[in-house]
Amino acid sequence: MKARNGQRPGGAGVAEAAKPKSMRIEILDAAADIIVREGYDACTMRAVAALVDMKAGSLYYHFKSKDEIVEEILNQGIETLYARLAETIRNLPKEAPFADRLSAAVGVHISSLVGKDQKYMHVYEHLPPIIKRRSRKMRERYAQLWHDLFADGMASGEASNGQDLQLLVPYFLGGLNRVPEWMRASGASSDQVAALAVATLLDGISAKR
Amino acid sequence: MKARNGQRPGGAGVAEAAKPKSMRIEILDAAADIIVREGYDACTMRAVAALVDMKAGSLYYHFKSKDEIVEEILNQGIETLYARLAETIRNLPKEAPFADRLSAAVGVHISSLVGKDQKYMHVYEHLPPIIKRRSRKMRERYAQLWHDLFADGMASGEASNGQDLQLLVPYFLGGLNRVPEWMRASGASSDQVAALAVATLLDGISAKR
DNA sequence: TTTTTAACCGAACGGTAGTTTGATTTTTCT
DNA sequence: AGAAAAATCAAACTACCGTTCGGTTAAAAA
Repeated sequence: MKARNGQRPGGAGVAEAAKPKSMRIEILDAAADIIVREGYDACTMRAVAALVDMKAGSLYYHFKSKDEIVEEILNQGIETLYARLAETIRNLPKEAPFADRLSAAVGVHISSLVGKDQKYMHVYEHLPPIIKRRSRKMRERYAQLWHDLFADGMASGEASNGQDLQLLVPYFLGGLNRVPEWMRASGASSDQVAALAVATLLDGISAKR
Repeated sequence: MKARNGQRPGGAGVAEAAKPKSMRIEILDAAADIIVREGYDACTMRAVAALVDMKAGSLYYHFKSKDEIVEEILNQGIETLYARLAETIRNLPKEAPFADRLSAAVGVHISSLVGKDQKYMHVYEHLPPIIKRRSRKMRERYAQLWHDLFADGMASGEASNGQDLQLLVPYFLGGLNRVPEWMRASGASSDQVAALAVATLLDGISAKR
């Protein structure tokens, strides 16, 4: 028993056959998995270790504390999200209409929430407040991207809610972040979901006169 | 030292001077307070006991377990919210326009989220998944109220997104539940927030043609 | 006043958490 | 091959968790 991966050290940029994924990443994946599915409490060092076929103490060879593990997951999640959105916006034609810019942004956000590394994106909501506060700055930077997007739309006259963006942005993002829930409940695809969000935000649900 | 409340037993319906609030409720309040502000982990029996000037063991005179405390907070929160919305909808004139019905519902939801017993409303989000699942049924019943509200609006032709309500309801509610956050960030009143939510949902933010 | 009951304390118990440490195994390097 | 480094283990340590229980105080009932 105990097939394991064949525990060999080093091996960062080496091109190997199966999955030379660094142990560090495997641990982060395991921890994120547990947190998202069973909560922060259930994410004990022993539980994480079991998922990567190790004993709890061995984790301390790769990380200096449990806190470091959680923090790295948190950072990776929000930083990936930020980078994707920032790049998407940057690569947009300067004269793209607001509706298109919004669609692109929503697409990136949603696909990240349900994509292959969705684990990292959903860890945040399961953490105790004390830890949450540590990534507040970075999360505000992400919200700022959206803020600027809307501000541009209003400056060009394409969007006009006449309202405080400080209210609109978290309101809209709050709805978007529930995406995985509704997708599960309705069986909709991420494209359908994105379309609904954009259409509803732009035009509302009131019967058109 | 140790002023305390003057530990007298019984006293349920007795009219006394200061606050004859039952110990049971005081404990629930304390626990909810800790959970919302510091998370579920921090809500230890010893921490709760300290808030009500007792020792941990004494809590077991009022509750048979920590689980019972949490479950009672959870039930009280969601049941109060359900009762308020159900009554608000019931007391609405039958021929009230959809926009008014929506406004009323949003008003109830938001005022509960920031009202005097907001503590109980926000406990849910801090609990480990295993406990969350216990109140899932009740929360689905609450969502059903909203679902019916929207369904009526679409049936009467006042609203028409042409979309799946299974998607729209959680999307809208997800945004609403972030209310306390944005209020803190923007300094807006709950009325402003409610107005923004209703207006945005009905008409969207696109510049009117 | 005596008795009874409600409310709380002090101190412990078993369990499990995160972490440390010294030995041990496995891989890489020479 | 052997030496060096990397990776893991087994076992313990401390700390704190939820919970129990016998004793203690104060109010209510008799």
